[in-house]
Amino acid sequence: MGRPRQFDPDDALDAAQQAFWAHGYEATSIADLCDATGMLRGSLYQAFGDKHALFLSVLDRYLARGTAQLEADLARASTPLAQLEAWLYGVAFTACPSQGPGGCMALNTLVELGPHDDAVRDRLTAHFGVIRARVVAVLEAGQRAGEVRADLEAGVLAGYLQTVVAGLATGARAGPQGDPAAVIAVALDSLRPR
Amino acid sequence: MGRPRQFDPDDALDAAQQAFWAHGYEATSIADLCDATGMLRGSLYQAFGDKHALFLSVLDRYLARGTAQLEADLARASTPLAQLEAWLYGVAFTACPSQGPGGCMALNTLVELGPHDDAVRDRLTAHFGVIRARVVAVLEAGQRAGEVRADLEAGVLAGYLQTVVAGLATGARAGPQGDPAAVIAVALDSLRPR
DNA sequence: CAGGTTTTTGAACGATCGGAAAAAAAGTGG
DNA sequence: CCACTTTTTTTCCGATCGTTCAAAAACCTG
Repeated sequence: MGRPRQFDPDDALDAAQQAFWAHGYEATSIADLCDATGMLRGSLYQAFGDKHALFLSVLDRYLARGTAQLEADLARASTPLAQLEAWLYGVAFTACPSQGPGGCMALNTLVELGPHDDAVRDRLTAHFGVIRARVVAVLEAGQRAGEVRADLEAGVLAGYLQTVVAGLATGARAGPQGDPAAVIAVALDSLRPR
Repeated sequence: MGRPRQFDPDDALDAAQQAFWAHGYEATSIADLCDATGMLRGSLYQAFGDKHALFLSVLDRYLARGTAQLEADLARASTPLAQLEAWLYGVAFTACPSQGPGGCMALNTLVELGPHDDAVRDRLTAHFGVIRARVVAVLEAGQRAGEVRADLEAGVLAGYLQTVVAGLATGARAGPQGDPAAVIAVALDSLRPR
């Protein structure tokens, strides 16, 4: 009952995500969000609360999709090493577009708000912790299969891979330059037993 | 001639750098800069121009110090591989403090303003190009000495190392967690001949 | 059609934003 | 002591910020 909403909440969150992703939290004004979503200020506040709450909704959504994408990437390959390769290329594909702002919204947010926004930082640390645990599991499977070097703990290698991914996404903010595939190749090679 | 200035331009730029580094460009207001520098609005504008010009001054200063620090780190070691190790640890030391916001101001700026601020992006791409060229030279020396694997171009390895550094600095924005030294060890190990 | 409920709409709020301007202050050389 | 120059100090501006609110509109139920 009540007047039906004229907007699709899913589309609105997508539009808000695009704006936040491209310009960051501070540089995206309520007016920008209205333009992006096609909604008026009142509707935005009624539907999503204030700017910070809307941002958290967008961020949670982005992170959930990120973990789902990780699973999808891992499912595309069979052996552990191939799974890691699929993951790295999957991340690089979305973070390093041929045009547009690029980067990873989670890492952009970490850089901008991480040191000062507790709610954001908690969400991001939890998210990256989940990702790391999943990567650790794959690495350990690779170690048991002899595909991945076993002279280092899987946790260390996972942290290393996450660092490389973060570096790729950060670099993508300078625009398309350098070959992400070459970096990924070196990173994957460094996992091989020696 | 004229009334002598009551502030030290160097100290003022240092204070402004601290503010921009910790909170980013957008989230640092003129009032914040006045508080940080101890100057009044009028003096700030008279001395440094508007906010964007002041930011560029701070950024140029930061980048110049960064290249100087790179040279200092490289000078601390003799062999190419040890020089690269000194560089990586030097960067990690400043980007990953035990407390405080941390990160690298250049990379933070790249994430926040890179896609939309031409003046900033041009400066950053030029800076990272200089860094890369210097790292390439060290890598090539290492290859000639047999310390560094020669099956990959030095340019590829340099891009890889810069990616790792960027990842470390980005991760530092989540606060102290994980051991940067472990990641650096893996990265250095992947340079060894095979 | 009337009552209830939700969304839409649009105006308005105080606060803060970056920036400009003018007067006061503190030095210089004549 | 008097121009002259530069910095300091303070005030002010219009624009934009995020947020709130009340009325209008559009649906459902009875």
